Amino acid sequence: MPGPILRTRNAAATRESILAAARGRFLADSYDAVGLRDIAGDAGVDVALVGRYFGSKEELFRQVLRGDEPGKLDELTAAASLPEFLADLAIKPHGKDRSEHVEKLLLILRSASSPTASGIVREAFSEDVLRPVAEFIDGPDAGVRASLALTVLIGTTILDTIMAVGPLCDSDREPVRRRLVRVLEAALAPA
Amino acid sequence: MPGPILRTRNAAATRESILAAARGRFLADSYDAVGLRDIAGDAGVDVALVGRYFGSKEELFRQVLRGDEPGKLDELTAAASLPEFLADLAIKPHGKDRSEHVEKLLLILRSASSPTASGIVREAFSEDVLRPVAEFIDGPDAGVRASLALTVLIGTTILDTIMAVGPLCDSDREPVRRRLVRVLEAALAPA
DNA sequence: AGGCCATGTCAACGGCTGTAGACATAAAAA
DNA sequence: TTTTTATGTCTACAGCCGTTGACATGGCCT
Repeated sequence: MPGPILRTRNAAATRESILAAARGRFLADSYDAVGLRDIAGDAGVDVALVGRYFGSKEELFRQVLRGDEPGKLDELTAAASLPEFLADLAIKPHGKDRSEHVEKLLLILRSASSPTASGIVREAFSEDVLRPVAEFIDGPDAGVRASLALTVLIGTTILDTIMAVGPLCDSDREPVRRRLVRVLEAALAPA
Repeated sequence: MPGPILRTRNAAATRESILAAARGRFLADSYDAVGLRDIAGDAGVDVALVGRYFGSKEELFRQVLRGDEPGKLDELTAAASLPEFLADLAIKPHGKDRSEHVEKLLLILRSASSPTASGIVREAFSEDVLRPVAEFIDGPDAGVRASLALTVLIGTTILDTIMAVGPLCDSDREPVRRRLVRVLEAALAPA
């Protein structure tokens, strides 16, 4: 982030800089659409460096995904119910103050159908998104109920962040939020 | 198929053949990940032909999307309610007998975050997916309610066709279907 | 039969990609 | 200081991409 002058030789810092630049790019475009030279350019380094610090583009992407470790659900749902919490996540992301949870999901969804990244993405979703929710609700059919709830989160993310379509983003938030809560309750209901 | 037989010279047939091959590829991979040479290979044609019949890769993709015109909603929901109809769409697609509606959605979602295809995809979704549903339910907040319902469809498609993850695909269909109907009712409820 | 246009094939271009090796230089060690 | 090591830069390689133009030939029309 410092000026164009005098990159001091600091391995950890430039590694971090590359990682941050990569995160930014992968948040905005699919794995295939992001070039190593774009990332290197954003980080203000030569392409070869990203090759040296991370072995390959694939490994870099893996590190970006691994780096995102948002807070646990337990603390976050202390104030509200799970449906309310998820509804907020689904409604908020259009602004620039995206939750880290949503950013991780966005990272996953952007590159979901990229031959190289699909494996990495699948594991990240299964491990870091689906499982926490399933373990949190923890009943019979927990997997199905969690998947269904996440279905809504996935859909809203795609609709108003990736496709930028539909009236979800530009209508009054509050009524949409209330409806979302009811939808999520239906998805998560224990029976 | 009898070996070195030459392709009989039939413009319409080869054009169709290219279109079909392209559809197959775009159903399986993202816009960026599909090469014109792959398509040409599947169609048994030289690459230059796809360049001649359709002007560009972008135009070819547009034609593939335009070609998919599934049946209208009115006839399809004659037997069942809209939530039940959508629930069936969301549950079925794992098998190979995908509905044309689901295939169109899959086509859209696969290439949703591809810089070149995103525009085409956005329009196709807005026009051919969202609008029919919104017009069908046709009340106040029709756009929001339709978007929310489609959110579920998008999510299930991504979960068990693109990411092949989650227990949505490999658990008993019927209970999932019942729950899906309730979720969709909550999304579409007029109040 | 002969001619002609539509159809199909081949070859190649410029541009971009990820990756690797050789070189330069700042910073630390001796 | 001199030497060594870590860090950054430059160059280049294959390989694939979409696209284009020149060439061959089948099939229809006169």
